[in-house]
Amino acid sequence: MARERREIRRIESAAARQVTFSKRRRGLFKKAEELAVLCDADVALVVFSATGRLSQFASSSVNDIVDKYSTHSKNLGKSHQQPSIDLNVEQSKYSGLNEQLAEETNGLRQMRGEDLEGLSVEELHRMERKLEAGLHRVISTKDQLFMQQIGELLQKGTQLEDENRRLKEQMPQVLTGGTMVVAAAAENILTEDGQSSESVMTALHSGSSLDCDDGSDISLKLSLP
Amino acid sequence: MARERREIRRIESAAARQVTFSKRRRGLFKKAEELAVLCDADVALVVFSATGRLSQFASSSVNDIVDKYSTHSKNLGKSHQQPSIDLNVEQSKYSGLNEQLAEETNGLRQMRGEDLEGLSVEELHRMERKLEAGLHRVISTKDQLFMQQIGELLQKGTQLEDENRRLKEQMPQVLTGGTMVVAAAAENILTEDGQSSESVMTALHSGSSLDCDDGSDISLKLSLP
DNA sequence: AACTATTGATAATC
DNA sequence: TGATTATCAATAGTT
Repeated sequence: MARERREIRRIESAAARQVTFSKRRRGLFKKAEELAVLCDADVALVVFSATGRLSQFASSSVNDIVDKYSTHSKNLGKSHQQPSIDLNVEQSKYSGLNEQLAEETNGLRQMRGEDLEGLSVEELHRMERKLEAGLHRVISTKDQLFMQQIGELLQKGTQLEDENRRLKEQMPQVLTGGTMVVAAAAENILTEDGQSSESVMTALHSGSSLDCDDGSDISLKLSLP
Repeated sequence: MARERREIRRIESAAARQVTFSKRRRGLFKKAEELAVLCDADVALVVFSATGRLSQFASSSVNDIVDKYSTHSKNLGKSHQQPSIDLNVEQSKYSGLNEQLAEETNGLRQMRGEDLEGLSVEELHRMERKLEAGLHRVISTKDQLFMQQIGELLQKGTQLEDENRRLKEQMPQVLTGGTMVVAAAAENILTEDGQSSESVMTALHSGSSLDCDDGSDISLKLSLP
């Protein structure tokens, strides 16, 4: 959009790439915020530069988002308008993955929209197993989307919390007040200078694996605080 | 940017808001992809509409991103140019949190850039605990960024997995071969039509809370594969 | 970084 | 919802 049209392909010159990156990133963040304000939407935007630097924008606090959708979730129990385990994901047309993913997830479609109320724990476990199998097919696709993966991790965490609580209830003698704690801290340190290039993803994944991409035998469960 | 300039404030008319949302979202995703391609950057964009619908874009697969930054992480041990636990976060100027966060994290600065090589596991644990304390200060700020929170959830999930395994080891009589499996699958089903309005966040949070927003007494630990 | 000629995005309208 | 078009905004190239 300027003196001359620029082809949308990787800019070879590192200097020019950096300049364009700065300009366009600014514009992208501005538009992200405008969309959030104008349309009352929640927008989250994360950009890793080629050098590993991270920029991010979120239109509202995480707490607000969590509260909003937690409330929304509660209402689902009463009205059956939405299946409990359905997920409405609209792919950007730019991802170019619609066809591929539609094919991958074809076998999972039949499970959508089923009424899960009244199912026994065993039945749910069985269904979970089936869904997990489908999940692994989906997430093994090379071009799985970033945020989609993040969402899955969040779910796994929720399920693990639940299982842990159940396990604790089943053996109160072993774990009376056991606290488990995490090294979650370092990644949230913010720097203004931006000289270091350690990335969020690096920190988040160092030392452990959630087996997000293949047939891991991780098990999960759901528990409430 | 058209017939008339529009003020950047919430559009009152729901119809007009929806129209603008569609148009601007398209443009935002396009620009996100252009930035990714032109500048070789990883871009992740998530938009929740006011009605709870989700749109998302990611320039590369999660696996690619994880691989990229895992590799990057390994290199840190050899060259000391970047501190292992530093995180370079550049706030969008729209977040307006730079000052606040700079203040919040001031006490954490001293930990940056320290050479972590040769530290014992116990020392690392202690350091993690300190960093965790700092983390909780930072994440308690109202406008904590979305992706940052997602990262924390990922860590928590890892730790919960650890706890889960430990619990199972401690009570083999209760859970002999019990596989617990996760219901994490459903969320990765993609729909092309976009008619259902169940949102990702709803599904992700239904039935539990991960205590993302405050001084929860969740504890963490570090384990290496 | 600042400056413009352009292109590209989009608000109003149909 | 999609198409059109008059404008405004973003930005490519230049300084």
